[in-house]
Amino acid sequence: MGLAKTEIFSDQQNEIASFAKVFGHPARVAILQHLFKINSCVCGDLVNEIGLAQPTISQHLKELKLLGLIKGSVEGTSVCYCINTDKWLKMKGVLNQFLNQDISTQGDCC
Amino acid sequence: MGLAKTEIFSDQQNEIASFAKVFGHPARVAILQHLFKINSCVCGDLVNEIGLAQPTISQHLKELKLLGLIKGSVEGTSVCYCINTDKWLKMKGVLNQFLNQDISTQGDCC
DNA sequence: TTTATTCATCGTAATATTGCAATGTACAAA
DNA sequence: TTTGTACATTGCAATATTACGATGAATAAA
Repeated sequence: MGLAKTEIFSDQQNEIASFAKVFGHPARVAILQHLFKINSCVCGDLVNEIGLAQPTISQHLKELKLLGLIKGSVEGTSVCYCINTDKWLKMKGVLNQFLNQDISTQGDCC
Repeated sequence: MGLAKTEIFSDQQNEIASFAKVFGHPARVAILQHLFKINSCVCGDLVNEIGLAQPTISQHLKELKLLGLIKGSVEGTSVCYCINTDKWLKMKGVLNQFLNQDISTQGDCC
């Protein structure tokens, strides 16, 4: 199949999975880290920065954009990308809630 | 290809991606949430709980185990699973560092 | 207008993922 | 020993993902 049965899970579970999946690839992690590092738009040098072919980078950017984590704007011949702060914070909230589930009540039992 | 070029990324980037990938599927999110919810080992009822076929659940459990997020122990005919607290905390640290990158310095620029 | 640059899209190949039926394995109960 | 239960593994089909060459579209420079 290769097709996740999303309909049997809650919206929350699917949302967590979607956010996690998007940086479940090192190239997208690297892209996001670079955007934070330079702390502004990145216009053009992502292909050199990451080290994958241009169509590959373009595809990863598309996925990040589709989820809303980054925004792009055309700037002459190049395109500038930056973090979408609102969405990033939303994601942070969703994932932190998942990561911070209470594990203090007891120790491992097996 | 379908094969990520992990060798061109840092260990840290690959680690973030690995952790994220493992709960980039709603079934694994549901499994982990259930383990937290009952706050002890789960022995057997995961198939009923999640709603996927037994081999499918078994496969997802295997991936969670491979990364070390859960531990399993044989208990008679059934097998009990629980969260591996140490690994979970480690993952939390790694992912929080990624999620908490500084976004305060400036607003969106495109 | 021609040329160069930048990026997106298309097409394709290789591999991974998801899901399940069938089957195997290990243990417990009868 | 036989039967049943619980789970893992195997094998397979369908789909998704990753990567890149080739090409297209848009703009800037010459």
